[in-house]
Amino acid sequence: MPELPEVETVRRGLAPVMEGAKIIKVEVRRGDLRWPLVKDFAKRITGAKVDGLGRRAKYLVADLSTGDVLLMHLGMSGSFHIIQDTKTARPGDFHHERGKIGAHDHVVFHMSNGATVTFNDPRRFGSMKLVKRSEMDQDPLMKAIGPEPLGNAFDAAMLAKACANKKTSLKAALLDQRVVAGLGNIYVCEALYHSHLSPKRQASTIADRKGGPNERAVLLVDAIKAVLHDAIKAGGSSLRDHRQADGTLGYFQHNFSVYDREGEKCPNCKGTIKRIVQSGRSTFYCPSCQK
DNA sequence: CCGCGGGCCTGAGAGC
DNA sequence: TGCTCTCAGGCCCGCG
Repeated sequence: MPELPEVETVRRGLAPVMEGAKIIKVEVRRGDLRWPLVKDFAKRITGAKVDGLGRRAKYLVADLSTGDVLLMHLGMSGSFHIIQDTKTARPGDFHHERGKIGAHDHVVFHMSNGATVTFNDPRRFGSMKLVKRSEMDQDPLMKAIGPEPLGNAFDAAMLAKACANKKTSLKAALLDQRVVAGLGNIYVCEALYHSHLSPKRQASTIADRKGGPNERAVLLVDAIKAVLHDAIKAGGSSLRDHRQADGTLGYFQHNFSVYDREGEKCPNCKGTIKRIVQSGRSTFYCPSCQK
């Protein structure tokens, strides 16, 4: 489900109830997520205060007072929901209904402020992992991840350099988390559309002979930043079940130009949006204005 | 090293 | 209704 804008939206929803609060109890209903949770998972976080809730790529990063960091990934279908105050929730209110233990509620955090935070993930491609804060950057999950696309380190020169020797398509390169962090199928399609670049173009063609950025790299970086900013502002995209942690739906899906719009008219030329498959995943683009 | 395809899971929706 | 098939916002792994 979630790409950077959705994960960031989730982070912003969870931060007010988690930051500064203690985790007083943890229920693990199913520990067999993408990888099994460590056996002492609950014990290692019970009693910890959450000093901060951050994000790196598509991972939520909870900074714990124990010196550990809890990495949480939503996979394809993961979501969190909050019951603000377990004691005062009433039958019929949204959080109460959502708060009922469901088949796919795998991990429940009970916070010292009365809030309950539940991780739900039907497909169980999501994951949770505890690592020492000091070792986080060297963790196998983290160490190869590329720059944050909304940070200053991500610019045309950097992206061109990362793509300069790539034989693969531009689409595949942008999905590679080592090249740039946090993009997924939707926002790659959208960013390529807005930069008028074909997803089939070889990745190296955004660099000049010396590996420096050309005009395409500049357009692409601008498009990536713009689409991510706009999507975050919209609370992400709600295709099936992504919600903000308070239950609100994101609405960026209404702003898709090409994603999931096969056969529709291109918004800015007379072309028709086409769907192709690249490395096993759908790509949507306008063949007449993306070159 | 690189690039690709398979596999992990469940559920929604289309077509018959 | 119900069955079967395809597809889904991700990413690790093994192969050539």
